[in-house]
Amino acid sequence: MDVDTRLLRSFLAVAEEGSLTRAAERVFVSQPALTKQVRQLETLLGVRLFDRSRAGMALTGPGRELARLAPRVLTAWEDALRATHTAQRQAARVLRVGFLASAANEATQEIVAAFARRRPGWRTELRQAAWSNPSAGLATGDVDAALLRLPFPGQDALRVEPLFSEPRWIALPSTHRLAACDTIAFRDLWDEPFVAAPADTGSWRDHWLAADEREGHPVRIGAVTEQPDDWLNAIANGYGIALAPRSAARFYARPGVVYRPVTGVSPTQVGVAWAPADDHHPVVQDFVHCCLDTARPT
Amino acid sequence: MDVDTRLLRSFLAVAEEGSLTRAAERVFVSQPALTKQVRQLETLLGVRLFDRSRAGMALTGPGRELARLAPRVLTAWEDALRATHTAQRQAARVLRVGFLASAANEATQEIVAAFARRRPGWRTELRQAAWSNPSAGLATGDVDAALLRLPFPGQDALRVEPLFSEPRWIALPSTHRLAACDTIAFRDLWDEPFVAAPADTGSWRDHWLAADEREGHPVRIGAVTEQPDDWLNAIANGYGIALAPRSAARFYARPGVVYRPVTGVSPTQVGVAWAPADDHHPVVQDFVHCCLDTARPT
DNA sequence: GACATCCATTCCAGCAGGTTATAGGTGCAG
DNA sequence: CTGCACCTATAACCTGCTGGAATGGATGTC
Repeated sequence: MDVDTRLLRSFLAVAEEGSLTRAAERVFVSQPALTKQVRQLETLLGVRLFDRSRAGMALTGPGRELARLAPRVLTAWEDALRATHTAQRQAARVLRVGFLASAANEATQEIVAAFARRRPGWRTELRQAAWSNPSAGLATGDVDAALLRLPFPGQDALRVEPLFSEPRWIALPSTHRLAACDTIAFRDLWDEPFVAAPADTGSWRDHWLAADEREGHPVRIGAVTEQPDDWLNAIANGYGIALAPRSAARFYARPGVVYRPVTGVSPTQVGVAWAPADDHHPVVQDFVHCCLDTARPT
Repeated sequence: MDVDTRLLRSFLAVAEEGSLTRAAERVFVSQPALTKQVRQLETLLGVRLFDRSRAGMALTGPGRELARLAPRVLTAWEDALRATHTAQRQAARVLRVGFLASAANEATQEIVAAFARRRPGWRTELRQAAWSNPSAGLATGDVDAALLRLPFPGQDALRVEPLFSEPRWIALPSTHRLAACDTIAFRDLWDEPFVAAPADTGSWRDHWLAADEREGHPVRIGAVTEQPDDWLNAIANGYGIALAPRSAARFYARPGVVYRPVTGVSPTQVGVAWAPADDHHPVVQDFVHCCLDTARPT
């Protein structure tokens, strides 16, 4: 008895939403298509999975059982998928490196070049991650190594080597009252609204709000963004200001946004991270050494 | 990224057979269809899974990785399927009872009737299993309880209550030189070819060959059968003789086959079995009690 | 040189799956 | 009561995937 995982995903969406109409939006198909998919799954199993009513779709007992176990099928498939892709990269001599916007900046090129010298025949595949994914895909095995800003959530489960540190500056809309200053004291910004990363990034978000360096003063959030582009827009449009590494002034220059040095906040660190499973993976370790050599030349 | 489990099954078949042509026979599709399925999986993943050659299909590195993990996806799905069906039966008040051909015989009807009295509203679904499946589906969760001949392989992982015992007789082709005898000594049959159960049924097969009661005398196998019908045919056609419970003489009477009492072999036991997980399942336990009450009336 | 044995390709028929539009209940507000 | 909002189910239609049979092409064998 065979299923398409799509049927399971649709089923779970309906089960969670309790409504075909809403689930249809979530999985990006029309409502009649979902009706058919659910019915198809039901005929395949020979089991009624939902009680239909005008109010929506409610799981039956057997439906609950399936809703409990179907996610395992999906994760088993995702695992298989990931492992296959990892093996593929290995065979194709591709090292996947995740990075957050503005992580290593100019150092990145040097690191990649150094790695190319050390491992001729290997290619690096750089993959930029959204801020909602502060381990840049390392936690899920989507990349082999990552260049990150420290600290980040989930750091304890990974290996991390700090590479260098960089002062934090502040990004302001050019119309801001303080935009004219050469240098700004952080305490003068405590009451300003900030553009923040999504809440689920935890300590990483707090770091960029300098939550620990406000002497208990509360943070005002003016906007939440997931990507550099949105972030720049939010600042330019005056929704708030944001701390940023100094290098952002070069890499994320943009009309309407100015960067100024800030006193009273600690610098930020860039690190390279990898999965413990790769502690003895020669290629990954070579990459890590390239990072260290580039950042702290001996 | 969604897959149909059929693709995974096909992929595994090709991986195991090392040949599209052979795998195609095994999964009952044409060879071109398999060619397409494999290619489809490869394009879906963006990974070459096989090295093609005139000799056949050899897994690549990533292919091996997928072959390692794909079975987990399939078993996860089978688990989900089973759990859903189990819940379905529960909701529909159906108790599935597996039995081997000739297990409880006339007692079966009484047991079912007693259960119907004890649990009005519940239905029993009797499911006859092939001899290649001596736990009658209990080991795989396909049934809730089973009426079996003891001992059977895998018995230790299940709960078993013996119900009654019955002398073993011998089934002979009516043309057999001993068919005329009223009673036969088992030692006179040591050199006869026997019709046996498949080899993978282990101790169950041995029990019906009375392997332990031949004083070391080797067993001759005349035929291997999986089902009562084949078994009767094999005996009637003279491929061999076979031990059988006495009640088989009534339930499996057939021209060309005669049953005779045998001296020198121990009786056979019938038992009811259930999964340890159902030790406190009220309905399963009710069924077990019905079995015990019917077999050993107090 | 004929043959066997692989996998790949082509062509065709059938159906599964999607979409839009619409029907058919039911609760709620005016 | 009526119109509306919100469900799910159905109808009609179209596209493209999928599988089967036949065939091709490469290669090793007798």
